Amino acid sequence: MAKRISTGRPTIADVAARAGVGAITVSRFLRQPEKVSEALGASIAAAVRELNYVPDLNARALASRRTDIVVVLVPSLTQNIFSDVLRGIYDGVEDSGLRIELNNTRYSSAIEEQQVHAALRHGPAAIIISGTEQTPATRTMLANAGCPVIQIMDLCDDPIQKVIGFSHFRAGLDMTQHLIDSGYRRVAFFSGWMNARSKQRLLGYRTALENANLFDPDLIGQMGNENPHASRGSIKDFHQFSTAVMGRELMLDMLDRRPDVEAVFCNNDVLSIGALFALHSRNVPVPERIGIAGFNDFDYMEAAYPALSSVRIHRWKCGNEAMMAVRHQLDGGDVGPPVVDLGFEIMRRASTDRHGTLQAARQPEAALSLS
Amino acid sequence: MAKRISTGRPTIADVAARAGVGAITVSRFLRQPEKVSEALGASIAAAVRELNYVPDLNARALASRRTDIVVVLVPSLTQNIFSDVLRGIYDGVEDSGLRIELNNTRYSSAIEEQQVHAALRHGPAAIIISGTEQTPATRTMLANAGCPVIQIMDLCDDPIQKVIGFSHFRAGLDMTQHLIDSGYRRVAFFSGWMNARSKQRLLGYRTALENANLFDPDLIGQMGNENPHASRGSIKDFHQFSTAVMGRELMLDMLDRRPDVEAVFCNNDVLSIGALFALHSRNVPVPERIGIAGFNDFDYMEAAYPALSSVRIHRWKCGNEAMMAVRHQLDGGDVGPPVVDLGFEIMRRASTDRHGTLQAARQPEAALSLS
DNA sequence: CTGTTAGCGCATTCAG
DNA sequence: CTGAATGCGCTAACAG
Repeated sequence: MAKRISTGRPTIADVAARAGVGAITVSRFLRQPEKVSEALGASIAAAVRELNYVPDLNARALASRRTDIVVVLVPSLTQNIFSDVLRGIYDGVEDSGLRIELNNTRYSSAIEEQQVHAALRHGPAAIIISGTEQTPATRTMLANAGCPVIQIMDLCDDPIQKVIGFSHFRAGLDMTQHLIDSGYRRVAFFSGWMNARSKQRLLGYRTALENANLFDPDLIGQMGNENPHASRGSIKDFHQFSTAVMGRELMLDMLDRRPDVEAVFCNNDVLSIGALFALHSRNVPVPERIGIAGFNDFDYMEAAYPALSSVRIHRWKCGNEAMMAVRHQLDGGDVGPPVVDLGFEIMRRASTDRHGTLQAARQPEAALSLS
Repeated sequence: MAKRISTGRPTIADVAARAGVGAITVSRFLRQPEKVSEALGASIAAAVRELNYVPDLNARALASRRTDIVVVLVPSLTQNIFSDVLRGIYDGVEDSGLRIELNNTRYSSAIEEQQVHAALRHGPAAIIISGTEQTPATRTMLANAGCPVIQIMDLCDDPIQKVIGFSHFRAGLDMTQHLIDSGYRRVAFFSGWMNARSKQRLLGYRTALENANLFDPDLIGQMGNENPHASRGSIKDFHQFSTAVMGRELMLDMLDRRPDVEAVFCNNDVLSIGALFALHSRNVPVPERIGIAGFNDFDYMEAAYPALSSVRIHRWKCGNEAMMAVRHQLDGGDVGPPVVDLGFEIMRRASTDRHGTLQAARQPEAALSLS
């Protein structure tokens, strides 16, 4: 006869026996205390405490066909990119009893599809997925997941359930327009490898310049054709250029090739830092001779000299709102608006202030706080 | 009579029936194919394919009392800090069937304890935890977890099972010694809020200077007393100083207060970037007048102008080795050496090259690759 | 509001 | 190498 080794830990039956009630009442009390009378609730609570009872999550998952795991899929774990989004998610998950299973899709739809498939095997409580470019198969799986699904960090017209993000096209367009408005004519665009959202920003850049009759494809500088996130291993182990070095090299290259360049819109902040250092090394005045703008608005942009303009996007808020939407739905709330546009802000700083419109380099607000 | 709604998905019994074998044989074949004869294996594989069978992870977890979840605990999700470690872990987990539950301890032992307790409820496959400063209760839980437990990013004499990392004390000591060796006498130390490992680095700094009879407590600059990771919400929402701004302000302050300062060892790279920009804004020559060094060696350090010296630590490798150790043990391997010292490297660059010993600012290796 | 009954789908145990 | 029986610990479903 097959007798098994039990955990040793008390089970719900032990608690029920001790409290003199049925097991299901204990189960109910633990999940929805309001559905149990106060008297029984009290004795159950006492029994739980005395036995130091902790429910087994796997048994619960098997019986209920649901876990308390929120599956999160992000395209990259590289420095900076999604860490603020994750902070927003984690700040939102606390005291909810939910756990987070984090997946790295490496900007690959195929890997993403496989991870969604795998994740569905344990009945996740919810899914938060970056971008809106899922494969049809992934979309189908997500649509049938039977749990809240939130897409983040982009916008689209037909979200699976709900999308929370902003328009990369508009962001690229608005920053480029800011550069034009600041008096720069020959505006370059620097990028490393481009993902779907980067391409939207490039399109915005191009559109703004075309509208002003200033577009010049020769001013687009790019390094890296392959998805660097696909390769495993320390970046330094792969003899790749780092992003900052790319920014420097792209800038030095552009200075040699197109000395008439007037401004550079970098697809991310790190590129812009590299570009700034390149200009320092050549003693090129910023912003008078060349203006620089980045994308993301990490905190060091403001501390740079001169302070660097950038597009501030609401990374933390995006992650946090996604988590809040998940919790709202898990608590029985409705999905709410299917498309939530968080917008963005063009942060105008000294690096694009060609005509000295702004205050002196060291602004008081920067010295006091980052409000 | 209580009939329940089944998943609809095929179960192991369906596969067994179709293949004409017992359910347990299917189960065995799926986990340890070598224990099943080729003939049966083939027909099981066929049945699995035909039915599109996917094992239910929750049922497996309940029956086996183990999941395939590796619990990872890191103190921070802030930009840069632990993202490379996470990349190492994720690069190591692929094709293993393991999933990762990521927890953010916010540099709080209390939160960490609670998270370990919660994580243990589902029988994790393994646990990777940052640091060696767990509470006694946490240590006890981990010691009894019944799964591999790896501590990372620090060293100690009595790991719970195994620790993989490096000595923060030695790293602080060696970089400070490099500054002394480079001819700097009045060496300052800049930091934001300090965690346990930062304090070890400070101790190394102090020890090196004391050994050279150069220690001056007045040269220690610090901003921020409270753990910034404890506060939820976007940093900018909290009107805190950003790290880069801190570096700038600490530097400007030090220039005013101690104009005789000769070098600054920053507790992290972002501080050093802020400090560098502050010196640029005051036209202070680096490295001739003041030398700067950081800690971590992120890629932008090399792209800075002048290139910034730093302590390169093996973040990716640390995460990756931890994951590899987990897999090795899960495959039946032994724990191996309880203490694995990954070391670190002092990256000497232009920012601390007081006497022009190194090459010109733009080094060929930097322009070609990051080897 | 509470209890009884009957599984959830798999892996353990022991015997062949 | 294979299989039958027996839970793992909890909760859905229905009835009281």
